[in-house]
Amino acid sequence: MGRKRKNGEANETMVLDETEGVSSEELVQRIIQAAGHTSQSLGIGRVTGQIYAHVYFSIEPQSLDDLTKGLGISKGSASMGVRQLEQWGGLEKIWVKGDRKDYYRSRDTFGKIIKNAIVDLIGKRMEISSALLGDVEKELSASGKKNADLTEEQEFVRQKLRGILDFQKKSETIWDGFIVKMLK
Amino acid sequence: MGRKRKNGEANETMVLDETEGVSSEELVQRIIQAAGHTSQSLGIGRVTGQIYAHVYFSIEPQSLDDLTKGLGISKGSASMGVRQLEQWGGLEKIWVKGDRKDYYRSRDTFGKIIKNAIVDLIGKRMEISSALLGDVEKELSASGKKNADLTEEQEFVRQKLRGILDFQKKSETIWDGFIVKMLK
DNA sequence: TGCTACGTTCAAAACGAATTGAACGCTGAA
DNA sequence: TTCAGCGTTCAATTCGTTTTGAACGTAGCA
Repeated sequence: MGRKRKNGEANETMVLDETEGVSSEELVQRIIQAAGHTSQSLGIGRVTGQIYAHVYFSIEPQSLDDLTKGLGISKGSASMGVRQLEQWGGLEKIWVKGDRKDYYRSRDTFGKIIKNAIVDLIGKRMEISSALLGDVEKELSASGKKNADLTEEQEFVRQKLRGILDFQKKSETIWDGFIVKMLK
Repeated sequence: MGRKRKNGEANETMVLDETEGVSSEELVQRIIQAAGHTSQSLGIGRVTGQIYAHVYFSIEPQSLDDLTKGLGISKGSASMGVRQLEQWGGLEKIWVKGDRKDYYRSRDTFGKIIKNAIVDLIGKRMEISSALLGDVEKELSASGKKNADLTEEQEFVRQKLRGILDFQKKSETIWDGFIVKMLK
């Protein structure tokens, strides 16, 4: 790797030298990029994954400053990302006495972290949809009692709704199972 | 949320009159909104869910024109949404002889539809991340053979990487199980 | 007390994804 | 053949989300 060595900068090209091995520093840089890509495509945001990967592959606990320098992100982004990851149990804060900075180290209970993130993000979103359908279900049963005989259209809607509601119940069961397995 | 207001469709507030029933038309409109919300929060896009819901609750097969009018979306959006839903098996095209329009009716195999959508969207995204990690794994084992003794840092990275790769394998298994269940 | 180094906040900017709609090609009818 | 009506495309635009960075509050220290 007769490449530039200095600060972990200039990792844009990602060109691999097939004949030679890759330094672990380069490897880590690539994984950080990959983590950013992954977290972004999961709707969590790019920096979140990058921050976690950076800390995960750092022997020493990392400060906000280390993150802004190491990842080239702003102090604001670092602050927010770190807090989110802390809430999900991905990072834990380390107090170093005599040092006013906050330091973070990673926790490697991936399952729990992801479960927390999923519940936090997807779960909240699903709840809203669920609630909306729940309202509809109430309307449905209420109108069912009032009108013994429905128009053809009403009956059609009724039947279609039933189909959705049934599927929703089934989905929730599967989803819960998924979460449980992830947690283990 | 702030959406384009068409002709006095005053269904924005979603306030329910507790004492009276709700017309099935209103109910359907609300479900269409909910479907849009759901599909959007799943990263599929708002119109996709709206289109499917609209067709699902229509007795007659629906044309692109019906969709643009009924949902207040552009012809382009309708065309693209319909095609995507067709690919996922959510809609099927109906030929009406003597009519040059394409008509669509919904299929109600929710599980299959969602499975196709998930595989198409999430799967593709995961593949990229997987591939990146796969590359890394290769590098890892390659460098492992060359250097019998590693620096402390290299060994650290190595160990951390192993943790991720293990988790990845486990995740894939769970994920596959999830897909299978959804399909049933 | 004033000073410095830190983390947090949030309005604004940058960014990217969704949506539009005019232009286009195609097809069937006349 | 031309024409009208249809679906498709994609550059431009709109819209929502993410990121920035200056301003701010706070805590430790002399």
